[in-house]
Amino acid sequence: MSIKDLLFNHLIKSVSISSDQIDHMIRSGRLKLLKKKDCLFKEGEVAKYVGYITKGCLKYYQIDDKGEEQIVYFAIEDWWIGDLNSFYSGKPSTYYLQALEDTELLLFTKVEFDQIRKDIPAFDEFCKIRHAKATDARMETLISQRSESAEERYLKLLQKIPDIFQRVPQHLIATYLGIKPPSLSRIRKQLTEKKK
Amino acid sequence: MSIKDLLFNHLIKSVSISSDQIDHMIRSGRLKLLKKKDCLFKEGEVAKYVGYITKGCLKYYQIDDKGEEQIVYFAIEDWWIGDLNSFYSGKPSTYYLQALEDTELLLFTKVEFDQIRKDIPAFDEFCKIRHAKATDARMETLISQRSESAEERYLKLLQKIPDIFQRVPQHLIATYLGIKPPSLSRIRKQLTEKKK
DNA sequence: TTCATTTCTTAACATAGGTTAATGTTTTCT
DNA sequence: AGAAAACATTAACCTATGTTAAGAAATGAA
Repeated sequence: MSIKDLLFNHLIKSVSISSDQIDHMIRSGRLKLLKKKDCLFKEGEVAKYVGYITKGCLKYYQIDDKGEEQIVYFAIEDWWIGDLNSFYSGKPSTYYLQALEDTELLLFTKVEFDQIRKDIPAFDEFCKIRHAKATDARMETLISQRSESAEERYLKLLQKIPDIFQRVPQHLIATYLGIKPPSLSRIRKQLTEKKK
Repeated sequence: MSIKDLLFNHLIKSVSISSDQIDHMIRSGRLKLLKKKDCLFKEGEVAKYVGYITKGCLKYYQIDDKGEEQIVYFAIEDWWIGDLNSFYSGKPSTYYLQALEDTELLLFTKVEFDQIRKDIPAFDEFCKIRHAKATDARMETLISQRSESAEERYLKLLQKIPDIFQRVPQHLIATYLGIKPPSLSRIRKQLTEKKK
C-alpha cells in the first residue's frame, strides 16, 4: 500500500479528510529512513519532529534513576510518534526514540505541523483526539501495571501486537512489561505447561 | 486571591496573555460548586466540561476489571481537570471525577473551549503544551510504578503535595500509590522507626 | 564457517507487598 | 452525646517477582 493510502485510511477512520488534503500533508513533510538502532532523537536533544510510521518498529524509552531502560511503548507502522512535550515546548527530551528495525517515517517540524493543523481543521480535530487518546493509553498502561499480574499483561500485549515476538527481542518485551527476563521466561514456560 | 488573579498567574507562567483575555475566558465559562463526594462526571457519562480548579480537591479514578478503585491522580486548586478523550470525542468516559472536599471549578463546554482557543492563540498554545505535559506526567507515574518501591513513591508524593495527608484519607493514598492500606501503614511505621 | 556477541532459559534463594482478620481510632450523623 | 460508619493499625502467613549466576541457543560479522 502506498504511503498516501496508508495515511488516508488512517485519518478517515476518525475525521473527514479529502485526498487533496492528504497530498498537502505529504508535500509539507519529508520521508526519512532510520536504520535499525538509529534514534530519531535522544535524551538531551530537542525532539524537532513528529512522525507517522509508514514501515518499521521503534521503542520509546527512558533511562531511569537506577540506570535501567524503561520502555513506555513500542510503535509500529500506522502509528504517530514523537515527544510532544519537547516538540511544543522546545525543551530537551528525556526520552529516546530508537528504531528496532529499518524504519520509514513521514516527518514534520513544528512550523510545518502547526501550519497543517491551521490549513486543515479536520486534522487539527484529529490531533486533539489523538493526544487525548495517547494520554488515555498511558493511563491504561499504568492501571494495568498496578492491577494485573505479569502474565495478564503479557497476554494482553500478545493480543494487541501479535507479531511483536517476531520483531522484538524478548528482554525488551520484559522491560516493556515491567518485569525481568527470567520472569518472562518463567511465565512463558508456565503457559506452555498449562496448555498441555 | 481572586479567581482572575489565580488564573492569570497560572497562564502567565507558560504563555503571554493579557488581563482582557483572562476576563474573556472567565466570562465564557461558569463557576460551579461541587460538594464533597459529588462527581463532575461518572463512568458512562460524557465529560461535557473541562475545568480549572479554583478551590478544593478531587480524585480522578476508574473501577478496574477486578472491581477495585484505581486513582490516576489527585487534583487540587490551580490544576486543570477533565477527561479530554470523552470531551473531544463525545464518547462516554470510563472515569469518575469526584470531589474529596467542597470544590469550586471554572467550567467550559467544548464549544466554549474551542472558541477560546480560536480567539486566544496563546491559550491554544498553552493547551497544546499542557496536554503534552499531562501525557508526560502519566508516563512518569508509570515508570515510577514500575521501577520504584512503594516507599519511594510515598516519599515522592509527600514532596509533590505535602498537605495531601491532611486532605485525603490514607486508604485513598494507598490506592494512588498502587498498594494496599496495610502496606502503607507498614511503610509509615518503618519510616518513623528509621528516623529515631 | 567460525568466533564473538547477544539473547534466552533455568534453578536456588531473597524479598516486597498482598491477604485476612482482629482491634483500635476517628469521623460523621442524628 | 451517643451510635454507627469509616478509617487505620497490626500480626501471621502467602506469593509473585527479583536476583544472581551459569549454561545453552541464536544471531551476526569477518
